Amino acid sequence: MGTSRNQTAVTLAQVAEAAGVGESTVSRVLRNHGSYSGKTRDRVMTAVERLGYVPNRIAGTLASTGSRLVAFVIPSLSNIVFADVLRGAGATLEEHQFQAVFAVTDYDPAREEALVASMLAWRPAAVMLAGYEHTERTFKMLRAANCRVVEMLDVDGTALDLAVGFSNRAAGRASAEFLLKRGYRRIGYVGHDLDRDTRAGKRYSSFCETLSANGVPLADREIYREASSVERGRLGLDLLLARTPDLDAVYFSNDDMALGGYFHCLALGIVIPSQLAIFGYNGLDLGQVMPQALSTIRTPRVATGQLAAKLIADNAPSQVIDLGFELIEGATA
Amino acid sequence: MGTSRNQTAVTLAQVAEAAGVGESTVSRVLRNHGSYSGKTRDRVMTAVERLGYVPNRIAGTLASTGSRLVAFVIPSLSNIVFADVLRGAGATLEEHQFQAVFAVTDYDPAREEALVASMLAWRPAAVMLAGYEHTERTFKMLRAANCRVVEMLDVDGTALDLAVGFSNRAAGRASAEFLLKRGYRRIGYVGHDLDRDTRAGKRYSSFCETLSANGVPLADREIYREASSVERGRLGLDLLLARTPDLDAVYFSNDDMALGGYFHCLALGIVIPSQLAIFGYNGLDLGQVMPQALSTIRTPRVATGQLAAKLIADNAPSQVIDLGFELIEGATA
DNA sequence: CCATAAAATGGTAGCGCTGCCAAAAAAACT
DNA sequence: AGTTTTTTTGGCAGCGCTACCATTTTATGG
Repeated sequence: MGTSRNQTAVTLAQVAEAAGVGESTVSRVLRNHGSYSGKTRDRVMTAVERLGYVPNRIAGTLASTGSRLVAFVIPSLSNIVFADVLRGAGATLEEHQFQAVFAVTDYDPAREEALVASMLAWRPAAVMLAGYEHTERTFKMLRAANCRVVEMLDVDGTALDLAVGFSNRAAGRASAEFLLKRGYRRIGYVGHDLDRDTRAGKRYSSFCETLSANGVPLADREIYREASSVERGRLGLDLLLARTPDLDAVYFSNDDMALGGYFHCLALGIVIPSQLAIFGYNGLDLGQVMPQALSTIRTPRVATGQLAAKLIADNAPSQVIDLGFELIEGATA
Repeated sequence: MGTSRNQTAVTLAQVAEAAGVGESTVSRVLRNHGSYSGKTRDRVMTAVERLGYVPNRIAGTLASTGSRLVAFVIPSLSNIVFADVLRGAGATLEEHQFQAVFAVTDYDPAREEALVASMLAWRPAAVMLAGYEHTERTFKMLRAANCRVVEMLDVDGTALDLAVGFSNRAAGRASAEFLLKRGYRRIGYVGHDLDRDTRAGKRYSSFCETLSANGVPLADREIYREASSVERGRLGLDLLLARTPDLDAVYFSNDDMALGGYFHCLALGIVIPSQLAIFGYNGLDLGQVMPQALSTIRTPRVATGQLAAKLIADNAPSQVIDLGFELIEGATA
């Protein structure tokens, strides 16, 4: 044992005693709730300072009705998307004295289910999830729980309570329409695990449908059953081109994958976009710093987090908010 | 209000009543602690299932002595470094039934202080921080608190309790020695806010000292007072080269910045490494997928998180663990 | 079959705080 | 000075659970 553990922490009762006032008075002063005189406040604060009192929020939450915890159950932390959402939510939650708790599902619905159960044990004020796809038991728990639910980053489906995001289907369609408009006709796809990342799956199917509807079916595709990464993007494009060399454009499941594809082209001297066009998804800053700005779709990730937090703070009524997205006509497609 | 809120949740007492056993029996069964018969367990579990009981961990934590919360107070979520650390810690903590809570400081010591105070109110089992540099009051609170403290990602200094990481000074030195060994003599630096990111500051000063000690002082530098980013790296190199065109190598504060520099060279046709060498820090996967693998230092970020969590789970005695790092002799320097 | 050990169970006092209510003190009117 | 109103204050019952102890039940042994 390194430092001084196992000492019993200072309690509110001790502060009350030291200040010569009642417990409820200390509680009122500390929460600035109810009325108390100036001299009482001073005495309490002096005692707090002197004893180094730190209120015990565990006890506070148990005693009062509502908790100030917000539970995030997100697919991944490596994916900058969720980091952005958390960042957006962070500031707003803090302002309203909420505390964020989180857990990572690795895109696994079963793990999500287990983690939601575990989170609900903390009686959070809200549970924030990614997307609409959850297990039956997850839905059941969430409905039974006495808390708000925000499903983020998607609006294609039926929300449980609140939802903030944008349409992945519309994004897939917009991407396809853009490539068609630019005249590409031999279009391929390089993606990652679609079963687990259902939002990427929605983009993909909508992308394909749009192509087909325009008489230009998807020429080929290369899909990894793993998480997305720059490396996977590069390998994926390599395999795809080996099989179907005459492609004139490739749609990637996201910007990371697209960057990998871009690197592959650079390494092999494939000229972009004349020999091969590249299109991504997310609109990361990184893509816009490339020698040729990446053509992609910019999604309001930080705004999603901010709004989600705001809705919880304001105890807004159930609703679905579509924040939209922006297509960036970069230089790679 | 969308869903069914404000219903009172099922309590342990209700489960006990429904199962026809005492409260303590239910508690024992649920925690698999103490002894109980098979038929009792079945009756309890049936009641739990039927009522949809979810244990209230707030109450549980208050009643028992030690909490199972681990508080992470980290500088940033956008920086993949911390995401990696959290990812590493996540699995281990979960195994041991710990729950992670986190807050982001944006590299601001004052915010760190406020957040540590706020975190301590949850009476966590441990507080995980980045580095050794904290405000006086932060140190004081941490010492007074009845919890473990892990300072991560640095070992150059005096630890409060536990520390897991690697030496940023040694990394700076190794980078300088590598560039010198390769024969570079006109070496520049492109970095970000060194006052706030003290670990980057340590690398920088150690890098400079090593150069000087070898009679090759730093030729020039370009330092932004903001967070690191690919874009800043690109702009930084642009400015640096405009001022000092004869540089033959540039040391970047991290891989993101270096990637920006790489993009800048690609865009301007600067040949790497013959015209200009580039060296980064972190060893992100991304850097190794570039057409030319980035020369950099790979840091054990995930391992840092894992070990930090393990030490907490095992209630290990105070100690400092240096996980070391690996210099990647890529193709850019 | 009784003594003794072991296993299973229930009762209940808190954990530290908040919310409610009643009481006391101060202020504002007659 | 005597009321009435308003502001401050303290007491105390929980919040839902766990830890401890006492008690009952079951198993073991001679």
